[in-house]
Amino acid sequence: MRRLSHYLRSLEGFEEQDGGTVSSEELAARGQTTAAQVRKDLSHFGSFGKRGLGYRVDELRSSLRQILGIDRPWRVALVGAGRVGLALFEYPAFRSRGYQCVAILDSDPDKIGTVCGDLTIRAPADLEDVIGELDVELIILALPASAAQGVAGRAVEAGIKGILNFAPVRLNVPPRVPVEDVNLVMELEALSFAITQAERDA
Amino acid sequence: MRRLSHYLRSLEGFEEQDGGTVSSEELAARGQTTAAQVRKDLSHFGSFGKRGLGYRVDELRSSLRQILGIDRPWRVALVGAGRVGLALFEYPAFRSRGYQCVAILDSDPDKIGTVCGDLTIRAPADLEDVIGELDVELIILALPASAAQGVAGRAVEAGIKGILNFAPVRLNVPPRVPVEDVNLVMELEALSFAITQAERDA
DNA sequence: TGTTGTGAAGTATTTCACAGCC
DNA sequence: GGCTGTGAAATACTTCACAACA
Repeated sequence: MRRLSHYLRSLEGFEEQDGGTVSSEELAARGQTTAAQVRKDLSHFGSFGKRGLGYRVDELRSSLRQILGIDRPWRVALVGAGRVGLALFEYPAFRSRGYQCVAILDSDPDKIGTVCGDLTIRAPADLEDVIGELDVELIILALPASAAQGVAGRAVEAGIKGILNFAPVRLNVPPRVPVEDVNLVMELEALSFAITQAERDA
Repeated sequence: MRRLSHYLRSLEGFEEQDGGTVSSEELAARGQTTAAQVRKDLSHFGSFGKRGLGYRVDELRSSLRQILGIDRPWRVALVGAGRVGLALFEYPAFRSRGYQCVAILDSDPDKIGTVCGDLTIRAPADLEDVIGELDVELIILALPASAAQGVAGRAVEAGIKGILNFAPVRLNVPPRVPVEDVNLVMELEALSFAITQAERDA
């Protein structure tokens, strides 16, 4: 459920007041939905609020973390050390949400062996070793479309649990392995579509 | 409609056969949906196929481009020359879909004045001038959350038509200006959620 | 014959509205 | 009194299934 992530992020604003509470109304205002939606979403996973009072901020936060599965660290490997992949490291929330990058792989011989942060970039051939030795659970595929399916297949075989895919291909993996696709051009197309549509109506 | 972008991308595979046709069935297979869904989606915008025959690839491609509003170039400004923003340039589809980056702005004094590709990085103070002089229609916000709302407001005031937002904040802009949010951490959370949920059921 | 375009049926999601509890 | 949790109503979306037609 994508909205749960929003709710968690919205709670950041309440960081100060520790024993504070928040109502579904307030949460909805920050999250582009309705109060009823917030309550339905949450009620699907349990009963986290107090009637007449609202939700205790700290309790709700830890409940959401648990539901989203980020109440424990996740070991991630980055395949493809281009700008997109490396951008994730810059992003403070990446680490603060419990995602630990434990390996970086790249096929560029100039990059292999060089140090990036506290990691040494390794060759794609090492994929299975890396996954096995470092207990990698998630991989981020930030490489050309042509190479993505091959790496994905090997990673699944090696026991990976999920894939964040930046390559513009539909990956063919068994259904037990969830894949999230990020396609930046598609986001831009959503914009031009919305604008064009609005102009058409006018 | 997000699926229309997928259909357009699926047509790439048919590039060779110029007078070729494609059926809703084939399109569905490549796009993770059903044939009925493809036909419904398309029928909402017109009648592009021939019964008994399917859709002519070249015709469908140009129809989809028109629907998505990418049958003409879009002038884009990048605000924030960090890795995320610059990554878009590397991405071949960005240009090939008709998005032209006509300006780059960044607040880092070390970057201002330096050349990036065929553009000179400018100061954020120039935002209004850049938008006015260069006919910028879309901006890509790839900067810290704290600065995003300010820039967004000024850009809207200066006549921008849409925003691709990488900053983890809900931008407050008038409803006529569409905003697409990209939040990479949220994508990872969708993964951990899916995995955790599956483990819980097992 | 083969495949579209589309009303009708079937699901899923969202909103309403209110009983139940703090 | 105020706000949650939740069935029921309303809305949106997807799938079915078939007439229309190249």
